[in-house]
Amino acid sequence: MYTSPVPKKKGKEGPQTLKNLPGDSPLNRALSSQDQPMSQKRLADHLGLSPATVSLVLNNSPVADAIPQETKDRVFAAARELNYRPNFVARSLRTQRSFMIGVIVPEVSEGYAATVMGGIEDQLLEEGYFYLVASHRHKADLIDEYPRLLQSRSVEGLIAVDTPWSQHIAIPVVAVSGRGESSGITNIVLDHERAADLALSHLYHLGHRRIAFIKGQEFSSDTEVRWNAIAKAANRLRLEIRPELVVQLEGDSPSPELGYEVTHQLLANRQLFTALFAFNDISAIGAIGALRESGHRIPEDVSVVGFDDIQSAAFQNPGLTTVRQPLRRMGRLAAETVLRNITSAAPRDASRRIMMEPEFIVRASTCAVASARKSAR
Amino acid sequence: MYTSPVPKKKGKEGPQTLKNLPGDSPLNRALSSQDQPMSQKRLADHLGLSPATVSLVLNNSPVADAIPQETKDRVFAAARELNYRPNFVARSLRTQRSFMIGVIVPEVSEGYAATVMGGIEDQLLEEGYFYLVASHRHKADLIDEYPRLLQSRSVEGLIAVDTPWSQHIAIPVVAVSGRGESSGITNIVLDHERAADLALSHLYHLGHRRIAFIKGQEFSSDTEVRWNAIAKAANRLRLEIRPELVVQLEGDSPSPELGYEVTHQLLANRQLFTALFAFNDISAIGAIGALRESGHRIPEDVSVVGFDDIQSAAFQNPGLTTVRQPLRRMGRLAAETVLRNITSAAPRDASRRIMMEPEFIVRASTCAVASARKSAR
DNA sequence: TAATAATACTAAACCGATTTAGCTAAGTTT
DNA sequence: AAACTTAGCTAAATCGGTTTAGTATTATTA
Repeated sequence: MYTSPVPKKKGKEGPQTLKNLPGDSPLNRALSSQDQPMSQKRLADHLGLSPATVSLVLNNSPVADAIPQETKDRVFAAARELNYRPNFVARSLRTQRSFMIGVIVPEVSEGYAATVMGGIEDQLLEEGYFYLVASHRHKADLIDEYPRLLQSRSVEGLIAVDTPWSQHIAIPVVAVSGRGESSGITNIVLDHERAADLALSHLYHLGHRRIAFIKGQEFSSDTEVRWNAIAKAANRLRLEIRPELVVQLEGDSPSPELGYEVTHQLLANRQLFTALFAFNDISAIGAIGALRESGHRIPEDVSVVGFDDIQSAAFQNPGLTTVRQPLRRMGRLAAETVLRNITSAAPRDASRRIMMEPEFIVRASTCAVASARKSAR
Repeated sequence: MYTSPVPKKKGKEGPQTLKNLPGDSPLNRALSSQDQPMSQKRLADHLGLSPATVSLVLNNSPVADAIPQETKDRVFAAARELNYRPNFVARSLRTQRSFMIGVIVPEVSEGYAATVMGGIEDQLLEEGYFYLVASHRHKADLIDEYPRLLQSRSVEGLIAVDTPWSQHIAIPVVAVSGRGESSGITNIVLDHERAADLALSHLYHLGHRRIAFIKGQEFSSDTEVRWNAIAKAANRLRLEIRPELVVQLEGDSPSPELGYEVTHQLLANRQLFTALFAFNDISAIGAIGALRESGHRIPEDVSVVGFDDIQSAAFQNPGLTTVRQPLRRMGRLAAETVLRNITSAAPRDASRRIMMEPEFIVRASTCAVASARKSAR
């Protein structure tokens, strides 16, 4: 209950404040009318002050410097006791700040987006921001519509994860693994060359020379950049990429089935290979299934490398060696960047590109090539 | 009666109409001041009408019945051409509707929560709502704080996923797999008895009689209810649960390691069993690893059943037979329920419990018991 | 003693919408 | 011709805060 530590030494009458009828104190009235949540005005009335004063005190405004500590304490105490929580909407309207950003992803329930969102959230909540999420499920009209819809919800910035982007928007935008170049947006991407280098060096040093590849689907934006990176890395290592050892995923299913099928194609070629570098973990898992079916042991006969390090990768039997994208860090950085763009009044910098270092996770799906092992004996 | 002011489907054309305008039309002047986004007031000025009229027309208010169609058309046309988007914050303040709900999860990046969120989002976006997400990472202070924090962000309802709940909150709350009974909140839970029944019947009909079990951790809220359901189902089937075939997970790691370890304990007992029902898919995956290491083939020597149907379950070799929680449907239903509670002025119904039917997914980690197969021959 | 400064606040505008009550002009009825 | 309708709008209050410009009182300084 409210025990006033403040002695009334004002000669002022303070009209409401003094009607201390038992059972009908202002506090009681204030508390009993629980139908309406406490507002600043009611709090001010209860204190015998103006809303302005209450606002200035509670916001620690420099204008409130002149207000004696005693009064400030009264305000804080009353706010706490009456459980006053400022109405965020009203405050947003006045200050033109919503402390919200919008996050656009293909699909929340996919591991990739969910992991990035984890990083985004880490950073945002630390900074007192919340975020709205919208999943476009690759539908062009939603990809087009959501940025505007979120903006009309007064988000102060946008983060687009793995989403094509074309339009120009008046608020800061940061893309994570963004597709296509757009003006004025910061793009956070994996260093694919480094990724390819890590994977191929690993295989090369294990003695693998005949390496098969599963390329990504034609429509996937990562396909080209990753493939170019692989070509470059292979060149650096003087590894030959044999066209007959390259297959390409087809179809838009998030299941290992796709990798399973193309690996069967690969095996039908009857070309020898000792290692396989898949486009992603999911296709690598499918490939392992197909290889096993054809009597190959993993990794003794064929080493397999995936990409992404999805949760399942660690849970495979054998554990999948793979390239990990630092998704959580990418999300965090995206949030950090968008917040910086929001708070700095500086003119939005031109489109930037931030490269992230991949990490190479060695598990049990790769080992030295048989001949190498032999020669080592 | 309140008709949603949310622009569900406002026919919108791009501002392509601009191209054929002379250089200094009022329209151009209005547009050129792009520094400030168009407001209702500026739109009204441009039309020579009052903001009131514009508002009434755009919201299709019955009060606007008296306004001639010609004027309405003018208003709509101008709104489109000037690309007017009502300020959502201002509208929210006035109407006391935010069209947002809050979602509290242990961790966004976990598959469980992410899948539920997918369902929630499906439903919410259909109804013109957005949602704010907060992950508490099992920290008690955050679990306590986020509901209030979200409420002060003016969400109209809350959905708590897999989160303990104690407090009473003035807005509708729906829990998905909620822990603990709380007053006035609707809890959407899996029918564990049905789940246990599905799994055990499956094994029973494959001829398994000696079945091992991995129980959940002591602290996990699902452990008890699921174990009771298993006991009940076993009883119904006249299956004996042998204490020496029961082990319990320990530790709070989301990795298969836990299942791996307890399975080794189990094997150390040197007790025969032909099937294993794990607490969840992750421990099942670990169990498979341990069983394989000890020379057991899956499923020929030991059939393994998991729980949850996480993505990895399908990607295992062999694919994991498991009980699927209809997480997406549960999320959708949670959203549906919370929206119903928001819009119906009816007094909040007392705490309810909605049971969801699990689905049993038969993959390749289970098969008929060896003796059964023999006798069938 | 008058002018100045400091203290302790408050009035009122403002953010951008919604919504009620009402006003004016034209047309209809009595 | 007066009274009443109706059509077509608008003024102004309101939502709940923030913030600027000021006011009243007392204390200090010139």
